[in-house]
Amino acid sequence: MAADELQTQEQTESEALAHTRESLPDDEVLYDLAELFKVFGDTTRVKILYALFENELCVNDIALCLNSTPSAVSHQLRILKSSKLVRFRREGKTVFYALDDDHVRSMIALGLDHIAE
Amino acid sequence: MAADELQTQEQTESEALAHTRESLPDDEVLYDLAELFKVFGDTTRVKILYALFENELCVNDIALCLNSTPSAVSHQLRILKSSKLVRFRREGKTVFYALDDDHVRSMIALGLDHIAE
DNA sequence: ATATCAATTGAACAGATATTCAAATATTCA
DNA sequence: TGAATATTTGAATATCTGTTCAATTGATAT
Repeated sequence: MAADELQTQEQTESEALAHTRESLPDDEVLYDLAELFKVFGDTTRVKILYALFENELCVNDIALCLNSTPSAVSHQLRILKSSKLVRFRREGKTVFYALDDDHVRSMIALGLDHIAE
Repeated sequence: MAADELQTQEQTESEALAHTRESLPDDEVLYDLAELFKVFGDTTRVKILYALFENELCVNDIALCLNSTPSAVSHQLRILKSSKLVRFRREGKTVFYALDDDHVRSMIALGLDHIAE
């Protein structure tokens, strides 16, 4: 390969790269995005979200649904709360959790769509 | 609380629970779903996917985009390939990667939507 | 053939994370 | 106040996972 050809190819690559680099969101945004997906990326948490698809449920009932323990579920609910994926209301001794957002349903639907292919 | 009231409430809870349990997909599906989200749940992989939003890129250029190394990127590309999120074609010594699926774009768009609130 | 460049692979290490168990909080009721 | 029930919290542990570094494979050109 001649020297000028090499130079041409290098410049072309740089331009494509420069363009892509410009269109990338800030590191912070992509970090937050990965953090969000990480929340969905756990079997227990996905099961919790799915259990809340139609009805609100209390912690104990969620645990029964998943064959898990109230403690394990509560730990995961804390994470789901801090990501604003679920909300809760207290009724006496019982705390009911529900999906906070329709994004959750869309997200799960899209995911199921992909794995169904 | 009277004994009959207690019984009534327990029965009501059981029915709601039974209904929710019935509508839950198989454990295997929810496991696969979590696995898929797990793939999106890493900063490096999200950056790779975003870098491929508009153009296909070779491994080295992806690494340059992310300020990472070809090795680290290649490791993550292997995971993205096995989840059918990217496809590749070889051209001489170079391997170009591209998004395999519009689900990826929708998924990332939805995620960005949620964190933007 | 062999030198060179691009990408992949494997092993090892470091950091993150989900569950468990025990203890603590919160709320109601007697 | 004290007992009972629901949930939360903290610490410990065991597992998983991403990066690094070195070695290897694949492809081209001299």
